[in-house]
Amino acid sequence: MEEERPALEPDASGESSWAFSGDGAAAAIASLEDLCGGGGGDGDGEGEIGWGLPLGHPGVGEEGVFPRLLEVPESSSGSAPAVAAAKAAREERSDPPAASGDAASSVSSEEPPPESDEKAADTANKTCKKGIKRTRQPRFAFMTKSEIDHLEDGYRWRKYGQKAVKNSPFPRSYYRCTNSKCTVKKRVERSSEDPSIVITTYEGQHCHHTVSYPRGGSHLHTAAALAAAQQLALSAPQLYAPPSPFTQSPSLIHPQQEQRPPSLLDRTLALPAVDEGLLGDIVSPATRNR
DNA sequence: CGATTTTGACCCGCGC
DNA sequence: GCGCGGGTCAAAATCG
Repeated sequence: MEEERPALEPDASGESSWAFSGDGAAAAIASLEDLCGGGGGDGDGEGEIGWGLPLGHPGVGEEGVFPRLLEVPESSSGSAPAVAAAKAAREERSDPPAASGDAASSVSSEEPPPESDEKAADTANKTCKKGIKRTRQPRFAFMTKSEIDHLEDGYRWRKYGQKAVKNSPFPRSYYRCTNSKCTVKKRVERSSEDPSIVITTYEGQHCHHTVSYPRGGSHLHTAAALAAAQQLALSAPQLYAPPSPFTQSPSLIHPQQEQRPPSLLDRTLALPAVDEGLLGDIVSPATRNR
């Protein structure tokens, strides 16, 4: 039963940021900073990434969980643009035009990042330089306390790569949705600070329904989460919330659905669109501030 | 037999 | 210009 329902309310300043109300917000952010060791990266603290995550420890109680959601410029600095470009080149080359074009275009077409025009233009330039139009799809990161790396989320994934990352002793795994028409990808990595934490970053939107719901009586939860996620994807494409990795703890963020706030039951945390990579690219709000 | 995973190599952009 | 790091590909291996 979802009982933890932190009040989620849009930032009064506008539509560019969302935050959970509550005293714990600060603590949550602090947790993030602590968790991430002050933001990894060799100095790419430029990334305009804002997110908070209240992980705390297992026994801290779920009420201590209240994700902070911030809209993130589609193209911030860092390696993301570069990677995106590279990715674009490859995908363009290997993916069936129908498939990639179908899903990708639908997303990119409605994803004109109003903010960060320069950077967007920069990125666009780089990609267009090769005659490839490619916009990065919204990303959403989850931090989950789990022993399992690859969490069930109702979709089928195929692993296509694994790479050791600089800031973490744990390798990062790359997964792609097995649906040929679906271009959604996800990266899974363990936190270097807390090995028990799995960071999953989803990229893109599923253009299909789940292959099968996870077993157990949690169907409704997951189904609801998926449905909500779909809604979210439609209403707020830039804040796409993927289905929860945990069957019994669908956690998604939907700023406009106050009656269905993120129910962070387990220890799954929804993070705002992480434009950069995973841990190494996490930048705490404090860092962003400077 | 088909699907998935593993793993090394390759490509690309960025920072120095 | 060079080196580094991230992301992806593709062939081989493994599994159901």
